[in-house]
Amino acid sequence: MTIARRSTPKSVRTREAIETAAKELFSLNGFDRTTVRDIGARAGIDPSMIIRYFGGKEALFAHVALPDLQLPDLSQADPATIGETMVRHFLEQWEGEQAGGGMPVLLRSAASNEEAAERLRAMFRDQVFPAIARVGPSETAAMRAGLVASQILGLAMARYVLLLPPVVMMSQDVIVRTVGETVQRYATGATGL
Amino acid sequence: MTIARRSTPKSVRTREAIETAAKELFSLNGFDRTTVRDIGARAGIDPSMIIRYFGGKEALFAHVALPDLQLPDLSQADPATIGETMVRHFLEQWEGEQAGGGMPVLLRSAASNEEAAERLRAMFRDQVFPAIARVGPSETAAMRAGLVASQILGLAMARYVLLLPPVVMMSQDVIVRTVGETVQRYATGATGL
DNA sequence: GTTTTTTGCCAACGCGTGTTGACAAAATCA
DNA sequence: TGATTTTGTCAACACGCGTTGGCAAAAAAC
Repeated sequence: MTIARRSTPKSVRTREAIETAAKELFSLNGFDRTTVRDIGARAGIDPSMIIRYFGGKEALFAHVALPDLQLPDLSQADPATIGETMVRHFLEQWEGEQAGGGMPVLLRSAASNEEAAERLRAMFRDQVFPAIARVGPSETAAMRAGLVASQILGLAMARYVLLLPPVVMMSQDVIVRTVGETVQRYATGATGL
Repeated sequence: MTIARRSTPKSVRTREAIETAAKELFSLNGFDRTTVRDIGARAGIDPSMIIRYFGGKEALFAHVALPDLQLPDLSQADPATIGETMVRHFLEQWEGEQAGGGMPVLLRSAASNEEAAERLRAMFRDQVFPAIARVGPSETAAMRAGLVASQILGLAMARYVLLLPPVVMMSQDVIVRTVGETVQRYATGATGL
């Protein structure tokens, strides 16, 4: 009675079920508050399978929560609109179905999981900083990138983790315009050094 | 041989030792990763005392991590400089010895402890929002306050939780100037709606 | 049709957790 | 001094956690 789908052996389907359940729960509750038993229950399989398939809880987390939040092509963005471009790309990345909410996972876990925190730092170091460095004096690049990071980070915290009502309700367009303007000022050093 | 300090019975001194140790550990590791055994060890007493004195781990957390992060007098701040004033007050509050780092505690725990998250929301609702509402049109007050909150929140996350190097190294003065300018623009609605 | 491999469940382990109650030492009171 | 309350320790509990090994059923291979 098992409807055998060709080219999808049972194993990969349960692998995917585990990955999906893990992503949902990690992003909802963070690393600590998510148990292997919860993931197994949601995926409809025994918790022991998780260890067999992924090696352990930490390994599963590293596998589902740390895919690259890749900003597309910031290295070629127009310096005059890099603020809005950056914010738009982040929002699309965070709220697109593809990523499955990888950012809330990281944010929720960064407080208790050093690997998540390091991944966040790396994200800004490898993606935000280079883009910022291109559009202003190199002496202040680190500071400008830090300011940009603080604003982007705060936007994500307010909108996805803390769920501050006004920030949750703002449309993507409005956010791109308002926060983008701030990022633009930070990026170009338009603010007082 | 016990040097009996008048007017400080032994009980209040160990109460304070527990509170101090709890604040330090909660702010360092967040709620989940901090155990009552750790707190007891650092305070130099048996973990069971913590339950006896405070009722339990949750109650102790509520007692040490939720004192009001009170902004002094924002209701009478000069609208022309409310941005810098606000950022300066937050920084002083967060980094002053008095508060003992109450903000990192909240931030680290907000991801896993709903009470901490609610306390953060209340903080912005009761302190930031009213101050923002006074310096601009009431129709956009919620949105402006939300934007201010996102920037303030991100600053705290970057500086205290994620420890992003450039943000950690910035002096209070520079932060007050740069971030203050952003908050000023958000607060007064100088940005595009 | 028989063997072998895959896929899964079950029971249990070792450990760390918050919490409790019984009891000893110290301080306080009479 | 003797009685009583305070302050603290100790051992143990019940529970939930990640993880393990053994075994049944299904699938695949021969």
